[in-house]
Amino acid sequence: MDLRRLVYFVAVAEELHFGRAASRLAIAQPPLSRQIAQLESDLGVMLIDRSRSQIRLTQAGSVLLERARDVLERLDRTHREIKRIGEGFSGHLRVAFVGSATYGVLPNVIKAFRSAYPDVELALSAMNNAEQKRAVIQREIDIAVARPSLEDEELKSEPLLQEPLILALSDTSPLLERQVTRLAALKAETFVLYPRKPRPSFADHILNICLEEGFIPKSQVLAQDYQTAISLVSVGVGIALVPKSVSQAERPGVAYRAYEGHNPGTALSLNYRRDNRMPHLFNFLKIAQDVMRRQRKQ
Amino acid sequence: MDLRRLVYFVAVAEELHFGRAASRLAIAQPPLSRQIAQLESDLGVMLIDRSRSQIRLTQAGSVLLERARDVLERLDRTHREIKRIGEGFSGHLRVAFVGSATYGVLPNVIKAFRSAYPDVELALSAMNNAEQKRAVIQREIDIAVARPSLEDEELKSEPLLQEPLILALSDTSPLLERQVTRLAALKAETFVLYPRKPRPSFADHILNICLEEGFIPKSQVLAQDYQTAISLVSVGVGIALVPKSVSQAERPGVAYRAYEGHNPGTALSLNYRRDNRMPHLFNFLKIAQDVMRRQRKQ
DNA sequence: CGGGTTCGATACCGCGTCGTCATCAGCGTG
DNA sequence: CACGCTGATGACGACGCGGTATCGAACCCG
Repeated sequence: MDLRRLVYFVAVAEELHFGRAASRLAIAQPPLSRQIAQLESDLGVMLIDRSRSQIRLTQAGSVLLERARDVLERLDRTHREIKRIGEGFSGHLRVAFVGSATYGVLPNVIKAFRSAYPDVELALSAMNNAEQKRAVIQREIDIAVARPSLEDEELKSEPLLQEPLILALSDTSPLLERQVTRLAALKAETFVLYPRKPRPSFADHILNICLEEGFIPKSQVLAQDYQTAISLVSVGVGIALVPKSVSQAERPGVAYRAYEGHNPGTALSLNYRRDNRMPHLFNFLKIAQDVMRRQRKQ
Repeated sequence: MDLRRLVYFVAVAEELHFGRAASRLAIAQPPLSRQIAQLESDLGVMLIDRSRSQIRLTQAGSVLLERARDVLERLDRTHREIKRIGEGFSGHLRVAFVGSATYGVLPNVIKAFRSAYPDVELALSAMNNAEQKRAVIQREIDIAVARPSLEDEELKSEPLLQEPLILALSDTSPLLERQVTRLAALKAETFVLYPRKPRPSFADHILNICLEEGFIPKSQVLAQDYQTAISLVSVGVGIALVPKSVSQAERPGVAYRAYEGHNPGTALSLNYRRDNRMPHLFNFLKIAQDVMRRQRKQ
């Protein structure tokens, strides 16, 4: 049962006239007659009663008309549906992000994407770098928002945001009285650091900064993530270096201060498989760039 | 969107392997690759991710797979449905019949048709000859069970049953005491006759019989149909000639007797448009013949 | 009742598309 | 590094579709 024949049949069934149907289909009448005859012999059923000058549908023909219309309409809808997915206006996109991206630009990017592509279902999940890397390689997620970035042959990485580090201190700390704090002056404080694995870790990053400033923190405490670090700071365990955007989340007992000294900052990046060609991904990257450009202008 | 391509796509999507899909479709691999590529360019959407040795469906491809399966299955079901209608195993058939066919063979024919073609919806309606003729010509019904038959250039008629006439008498009639009644002996009785139009009417038929027997009934009463005639007989208005099958419906106050004399009987016929080619009609005619043959044997 | 008109069917032809075989190109693997 | 596997590409023959011309039947109308 060829689709063309179904379309032809619907035209004939609706016009009840081969000539008019043919001109509606923009073909000549003879091929139309033949296609209908062919359809009938394929099905082994008469569809059209030609016994009179005014042709008429048989019972089988009436039923086929209904069914054919339904099928053709479904195919048409499917065509449009598929096209929208192919253009990235529909479908779904799976994004993972590190916890420290929750504040700052990511929410803006998400919001912008949502309003530009409201029919795309965004699946968001928080993961640390290691989980992200595994998931994006396994194609469980499409985009990983990582800090600073995921390095792998299979992956591509694009910078999203470069931000400075700032000091997080207990709000009862005497250090707050100074206007500016030189990092090296804090060598005696307890530093809250982060997991050492996988290398190179953010812990290494912080320690390198201290080394650049000529000291190694004497006293160190480990926290799983920035939130935990901030908690430790709030109860007076020590001080921490965190990305500036983390300070956007106000926390009782914690104060933030810029510091003087080596500040390579920390980067947030968008990571995805090189071979991932889905349009949603490119749309997301484009939106992210737009948001960043706009934010930088302000 | 060609149907063949949809079938091909489903095969590839299910096998996730062009070679296997091609052999499943019993074609070579190159045309399959080309057809899929063609489908993709028709839709303007990538359906298959060929970036790895193990191919994979894109989001658009996954959705298309679902939709295509659905459409193909619908078409398959439609194919079978249409075929069944074309063979007369499904669909509907509209039959009209004269009231006097309610007893006798028609119920048996209907029953036999119902059991042979249980999925055919039978629309039954009682009509007199004039209504039947109009309805069958207007294609409002497919078969008219008429007495004796409908005559028209557009129609064809097949005998269903030839049955003798019998006398209907009041059960208090003194005529009952004789074994056999000669029709001419009843010339003084009141005869219940039937509408005179349209010509030739059943009234004419009865009067012809009387003429053959050499008399014209002196006293005549008109009844719309056999049931009314029997009612009139039951209340002692007169006597009536009715088809033998009508006597199957026992009626208090009425007795039936065979009579001696001219008895051309009366025919029941199946009537339908010459140009009506629907299989249900032929099936019905065949069943009717079978039932009649069987009944005659008994 | 016969000629003209209308409408679907048939005959034949040219072209596009499909399927085949042969071959290429990329990637993974021993 | 060579080989094998897999999908893409090229060239070619065959079939099917649509086009024009024409037929045949039914209907209309004077």
